[in-house]
Order: sequence, then C-alpha cells, then structure tokens
Amino acid sequence: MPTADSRLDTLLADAARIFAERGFHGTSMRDLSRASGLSLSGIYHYVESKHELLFLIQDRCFTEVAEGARLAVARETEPEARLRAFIRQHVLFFTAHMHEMKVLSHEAEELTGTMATAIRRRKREYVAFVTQLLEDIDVRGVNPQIAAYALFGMINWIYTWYRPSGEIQPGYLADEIARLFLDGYLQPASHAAHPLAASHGG
Amino acid sequence: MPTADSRLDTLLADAARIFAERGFHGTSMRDLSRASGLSLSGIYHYVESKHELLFLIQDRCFTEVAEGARLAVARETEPEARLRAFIRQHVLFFTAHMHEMKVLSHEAEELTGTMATAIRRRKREYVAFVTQLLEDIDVRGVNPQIAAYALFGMINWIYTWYRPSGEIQPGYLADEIARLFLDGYLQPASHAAHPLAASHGG
DNA sequence: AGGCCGTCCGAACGTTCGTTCGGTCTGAAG
DNA sequence: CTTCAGACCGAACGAACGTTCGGACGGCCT
Repeated sequence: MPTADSRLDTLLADAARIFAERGFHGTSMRDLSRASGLSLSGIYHYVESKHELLFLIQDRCFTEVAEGARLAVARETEPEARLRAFIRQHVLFFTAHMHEMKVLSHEAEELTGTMATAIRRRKREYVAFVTQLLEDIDVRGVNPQIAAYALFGMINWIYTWYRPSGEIQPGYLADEIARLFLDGYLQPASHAAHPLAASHGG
Repeated sequence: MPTADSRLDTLLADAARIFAERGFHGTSMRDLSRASGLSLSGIYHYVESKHELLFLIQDRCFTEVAEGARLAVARETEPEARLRAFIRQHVLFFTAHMHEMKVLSHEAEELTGTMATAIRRRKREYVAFVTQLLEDIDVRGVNPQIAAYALFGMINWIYTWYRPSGEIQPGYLADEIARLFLDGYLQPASHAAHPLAASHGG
C-alpha cells in the first residue's frame, strides 16, 4: 500500500518520462492515465491541473539541481576547483535525471501566471549563481554573461543527443565538457589532464 | 498583387514567428490565420497540413544554414580558420533568423514519417560536416563527437536567452563564442586575440 | 460572351482535449 | 455496527482542435 506522497512521486516520474518523450502539449491526460495506471479522473486527486504537473516536475527538479550544485561547490575553496565541481555536478545530475532535466529545459515557456514566475525566479538565481562562479575566476576581457549561457548551452544541450545507454559514460562526458569549457578545443589534452600545470595563474 | 510563391514565403515567416513564440502544439491554425491575414481554410491552399508548415520552415532553414556554412568554410584553407569561419557564420545566421532557428532547434521531434526522415538526414549531414571540421584540426585526446555537440549546444542554446534588441551585438557574440570554444574560459583574452600565438601546434 | 483556373473564404465536420461530477470502495475511528 | 474521510473511477461536459467542402470572386484565354 503506497503512501499518498510516494504515489504522487511515481506519478510525477511517469509524467516527466512521457512529457520528455512527447512534449507537454503533445501529451494528453489520457496518455498519462495509461502510463501511470491511474484513471483519467484519478490523476486529479493528486494534482489540480495538467499545468500543475509540469510545475511540480520543474520545481522539484530545480530544488534538487540547485541544492546539489551548492553542496558540490561548497566542498572546494579555489575558484577554478569550484567551477570544475559545478560542471561535473551539473553534467552528472543531468545524465542521471534526463527526463526531468529535459522537461525543465525544453518546456520552459509552457507555464503561465504565478507558476511561471516561481520557476523563472529559480532560474534567474541559478544563472546568477553560475555567473558568480565565473566572475570569481579572474579572467580579463571575457563576458561572464555570455560565458555562463555558453556553459549552460554545452550542458543542457545534452538532452538532444546523449543516450545514457550508449558508449559514453557520464563521468567521461563531464570531464570532456569541463575541459572543453575551461581549456578550449585547441588546448592539447595533456595540459588539461593536469590542471595544476595549466597556465591560469598569470 | 503578390505572387503565389511570395505569399507562401510570408506565410512561412508568420508561421515561424508564431511557432517560435508559442510552440508548434501551442499554436492553432486559427492563431496562424489571425497572424497571417489569411482565412483558416485559405491557409490550406498553400500547404496540405499544419505539419507541412513546420516541415517547410525547417527544410528551407536547413538549406540556407547548410549552404551558408559551406560557403563560409570554403573561403578558408587552414583548418582552424575554417572552424572559426563556421562558428562565426552559424552564430550570425542564428541571430539573424532567430524565429526559424528556434523552430528548427526546439521543434525537432514534432515531425513524423517521411518529413521527419528528411529533416533528420539533413541534421545528420550537418553534424558530420562540423565533426569533420573538428577532426581536421589535429588535437589529441579530444572526443570530436562530444566537441561537436558541445559547440552546437553553445550556439543553439542562444535562442533561450539572446535578444537581438539587447546590448550584445551579433558579431561580438560570435567572437566570444568562437574564443570560448577554441581557447576556453581560462585562456587570457590577449592570447586569444592573436590566434597565431596560441599553442595548438604541439 | 463563355469557360476556366487560381485564389480564397464561411460554415461545418468529427475528434480529441482538459476538466468535472456523482458516485463506489476500503480501512480506520467512534 | 455505523460513520466518515481519503483514494479512486466511469461517464460525460463544453470547448477547441485540424481539416474539409462547396462555392464565390476576378482575371485570362478563346
């Protein structure tokens, strides 16, 4: 006998999977009923509307990803190490929660009213958090806003091509993305493999 | 008296704008009727279905972006210069055709059947083209597939945050993205400004 | 003048949508 | 044994959807 809370949890997980597969507008409540095992009307015992489903998926996902990032970054003191820790955490979380993160990334504009306001505020805070991480590293002449969005692009684009069942391991992907962003494509790999030898101090 | 071809052109432009604003599923043919000035049934004089509208937008956009990339790259002979030319071209095209490129990027999974097959083939070819550009630069230990998708992520993510009416000029954005991808965030800007001095030869 | 084709429209079709309503069942409390 | 609230369902609601159909209008050819 599942508790009401855990029943909502599995409902949200089912909804995230099917929203990721077919899109929010492309999914009907009847699709979700079939996927979750609940009846069409039974879903409304747990949520008030289809939009609240989307909001709950995005809100919970944002809570987890932001908390994980703060924890990962807090373990480091050096600015560059903190940025590396963030990239690794964000990539690993993304690959471990592809459905939710795809819904968070791809269905960003489907909410309206107070739900949209709440999610947008969280997103602004998260972007500001990463921008601060970038600004803590003293690099002259780089636009930190563009750099932050470029970094988010590299990582969040993952959902369009990465398949966890493929050959690329999440940890390898995280390393490659961190190296690409920090050292660039032209930098020889041997340098990047030993970050202490990289020329970022002067 | 507009020709039939130009009428279809403006219809596709209107559709791209409104698909970009509200999403493919979030846009009704009645919305499009209102936006285009044609009657609801009049639209069907030019296209067979809503999905064909989406296909034509994506297909024509892909033709333009691929042709532009080939032309830009063909003007250079050095592998690194060819890659820089591609990045600049792709970013500039993206900022100049935000609506169409957002529809191309964001509504990638809404087509089915032969239309989906045709677009997917074009996309595969374009990715292979860029992957080849990357492989032409001899960088050891870098996964060119991941690098290609990371580059696409940096650029295609633009539609989620960039506003052409803002302060960031397209040319400046293209330079920053090229520099970030090629030299990385940690590389001092002065080095990147003189690519001949960068250490990519071994 | 008459026929025709391209352009475009108003009205309607059948379907599917998100949501609601009136219930049933179950297990715990009194 | 009765009561009651939480969990859940079948059937239906009105609205909106993509698409179709029959026809109107205007210019061009004969």
